[in-house]
Amino acid sequence: MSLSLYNTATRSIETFKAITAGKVGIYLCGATVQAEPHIGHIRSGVNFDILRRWLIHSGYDVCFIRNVTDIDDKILHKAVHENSPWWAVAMKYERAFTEAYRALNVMPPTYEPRATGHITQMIALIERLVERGYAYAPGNGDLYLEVRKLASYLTLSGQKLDDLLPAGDADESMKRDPRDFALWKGSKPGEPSWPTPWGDGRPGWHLECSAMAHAYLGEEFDIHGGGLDLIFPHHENEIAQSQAAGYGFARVWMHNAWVTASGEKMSKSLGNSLIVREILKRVRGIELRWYLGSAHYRSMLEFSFEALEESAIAFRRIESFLQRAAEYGEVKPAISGEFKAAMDDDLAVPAVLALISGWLRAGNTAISEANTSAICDAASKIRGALEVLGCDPFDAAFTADQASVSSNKKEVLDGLIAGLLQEREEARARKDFASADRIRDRISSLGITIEDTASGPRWSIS
RNA sequence: GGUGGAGUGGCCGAGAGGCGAGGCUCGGGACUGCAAAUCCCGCUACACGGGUUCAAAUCCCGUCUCCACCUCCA
Repeated sequence: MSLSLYNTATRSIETFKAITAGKVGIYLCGATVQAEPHIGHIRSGVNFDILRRWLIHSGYDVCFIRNVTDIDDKILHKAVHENSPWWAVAMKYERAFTEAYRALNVMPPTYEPRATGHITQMIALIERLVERGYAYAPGNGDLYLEVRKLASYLTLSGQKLDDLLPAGDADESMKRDPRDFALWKGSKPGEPSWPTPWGDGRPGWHLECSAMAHAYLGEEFDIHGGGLDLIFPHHENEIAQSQAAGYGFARVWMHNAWVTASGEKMSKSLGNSLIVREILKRVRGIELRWYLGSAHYRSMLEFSFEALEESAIAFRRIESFLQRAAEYGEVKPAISGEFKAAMDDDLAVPAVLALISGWLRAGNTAISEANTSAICDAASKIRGALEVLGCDPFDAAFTADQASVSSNKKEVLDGLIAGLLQEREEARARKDFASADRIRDRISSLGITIEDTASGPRWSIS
C-alpha cells in the first residue's frame, strides 16, 4: 500500500506519486507576519509538519519551503498603529512565529524565503506575464493580471468568474475586468517601494508565493499546502500567475481546516487567550501539539480549554507509560504495519490515536506482568508513532528544557525523597499507617506524587 | 445571489452500505492497609421526513440548523 492524499484540486483522494522518484517538493504558505501567532496558524504548521515527517519516514527526500510574507497591507497598517517601522513589525512577529514553531517541535523548513528578499524574482515573473500578454500596466503604477484570459481560472475553488464580486484591491476604473487582481501596486507616499520598469511600487499579496515556489521548487512541484481559507483568492491567484507564465505549478493541493471557537472560525472571535504564547502558559508545547494534531487535518477542530486539558491528560498517560517502559530496557521506535496503513490513508491521525490506545493498554498490562518483551514491543510502536506525530517525549526538542535542571540537583532531590520513602516503607512494614500516610501527605504537599507499585514506590513531580 | 463544508451518545472525536473506532466523564468490579496508577465490565449514538436495498450513520430526494469563502485570513 502506498500513500494517498486528498487533493483539493480534484476533490478526491489520490495515490501520491512524486514527480521525481524519491523526492518531494512542498510549498507551504506560511505566515503574513503582522500579529502574534494564534493556535489556528500553528495548527497549519503542525499538520504539514506531520505530513513532512511521514514523507521522510516513507523514504522521501523532502524539500520543504515555507515562506514568510513580510510586506503586505496589514503590516503597513500595523506599523502605523504600533508607531514603528514596517520592517521592525515584520521581524518582531516573524520571531514570534519562529518561537511558536520551535515550542511545538515543528521542523524548520528546508528554506524559509521572505517576500522582500525576492523582489527580483517577482519582477521577472511580471515581465514574463506582460510578455505573454496576461498582465497589463494601465498607467497608474499598478499591474494587473487579466483573469478572463485564463480558461482554468477558479478551478480550485469551483467558482464561476461572473458570480464573483469585484476585487476591491485597487482602482476599479483602471482594470479591464473588475475581477482582475493586482500583481504589483504603485507606490504611495510614505510606503516602502522598489524600482521596476513600470515605476516604483510594492508587491501585491499573491505574487510572492508564485515567485518563490518557482525559485526553489521549479516550474512544477509536488504539493502546495495552506489553510482552507487560502483556496480563494490566494491559491487561485497563485495558480493564475504561474500558469499564465507557462508553469505547471503544484500537482497536489492540500488544505488544513481551521480551529473554531464556539463553532466559529477563530479569527472572527479573536481572543488574546488563543495566542500560542498564552496557551503555552497552561500546557506544555508537546501537549498543545498533541491536541492540535489529534483531529484529522481536514476536520474543524473545536477549541475549548476543557478539551485541551483533557487531551493533555491523555498524553501524560502515554508519556507515563513510556517512562516506566524505559526502566525495563531499550525501546527503539518502530513503525507498525497498522500505523503505516493509517498514515498512508490521507494521514488518518485519529485512527492512529485508537491504535496507540490499544498499545498503551497492552503495555500497561505487560508492566503489571513484568513481561519485558511485551513492554518493549508496545513502547516501540508507541514511540514510532509519536516520532512521526512530532510528539516523542524523548525528542531532544522537548527534553532540552528539562535538562536545564542540572542533574546534580535531580540527584539531591532523588536522595531526599528516597530517604523519606524508605521511612514510609518501614512504617508500612510495621503497619503504622498513620505515620506512613503522614510522610506521603508531606511529600505530596510539595507537589510530588507517590505511587506504590509491585517493585516498590515510585515518585514523580505532578 | 454564487461556491464549499458540517450536524454522531454527557463531552471530545473517527468512520462513509453489513459484524457498533478510540478517548474522556459517569456507574460497577479487580488490585491496594488506604490512596495513586493500572486492568476488566457497563452506558448502544449518528439533525428531521421520505425513498432505494436482504441490509442505511453511510446511497438518493426533500427539509431544518450551523459554519466558511466570494480579494485581510492558517
